[in-house]
Amino acid sequence: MRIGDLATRTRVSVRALRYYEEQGLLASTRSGSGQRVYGDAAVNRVRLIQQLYGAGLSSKTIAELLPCVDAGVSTPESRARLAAERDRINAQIAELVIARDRLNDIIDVTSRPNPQCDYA
Amino acid sequence: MRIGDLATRTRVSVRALRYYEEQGLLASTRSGSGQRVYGDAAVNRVRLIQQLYGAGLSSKTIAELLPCVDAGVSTPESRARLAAERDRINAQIAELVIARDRLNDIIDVTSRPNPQCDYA
DNA sequence: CTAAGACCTGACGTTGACGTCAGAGGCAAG
DNA sequence: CTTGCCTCTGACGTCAACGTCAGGTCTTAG
Repeated sequence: MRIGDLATRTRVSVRALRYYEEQGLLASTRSGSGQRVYGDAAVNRVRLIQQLYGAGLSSKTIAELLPCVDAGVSTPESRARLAAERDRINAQIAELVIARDRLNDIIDVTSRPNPQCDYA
Repeated sequence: MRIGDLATRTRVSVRALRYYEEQGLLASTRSGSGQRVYGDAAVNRVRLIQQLYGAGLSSKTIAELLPCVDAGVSTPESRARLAAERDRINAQIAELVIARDRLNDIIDVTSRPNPQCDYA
């Protein structure tokens, strides 16, 4: 498939896909005239990239970790890196939970019809 | 207290504090010579701002919502806004959980000492 | 064959939350 | 009174993940 098709299927912009390639995250073969050609596996590849971006990983970090996924093996260093990112994500989840609860508190407090003003 | 003290107590940079004021998130009185002076409540204010930033809210959004917190009341619009942000945070938590599990899968798969290569 | 799209490679623009630097003034200690 | 640190106001720099535009090529439906 060509880049426009991949963009449609993944709902990722053409520019973003070219950017991913530029960052070494997404490979493509080229047609005779130089146009990018992708196999079906590219769809899942892009989804994975999006998930990792969504988790707050930088393109540089993703570029370092994707080879492990491709090869199916990890060095002790990359394993530590993966674990560190996972821990960071766990910490961020905890932070988000706190923020969400804080927001719910704010909603509750500011929604009370009759504040009564007992609490100054 | 002066800005440097507040920065130390909150572990937020002086520049960031001035930026918060610029964005209307953090008020300060001024000394005769024009230096910013903060009360103790500013510490918790900064913490709240940090939490909301951490949750992915923009300074503009925070600026719209803080008055509700201060006044202890919310209009229907701001309540909807708060609820929308909460939902967004919940969605992001879900996304992060997926990404974390994905990362754990990658760690597991790439850590297997003997892949056996059964699965091509 | 031709016109409309899709695609190509640069390359500059954008946005948010600050970092950093310049130049000048304030404040407490000795 | 001076030295050293803190603070002030601009104002430009940064960084990532793209958006967008220019100018040219490719492909394909009709």
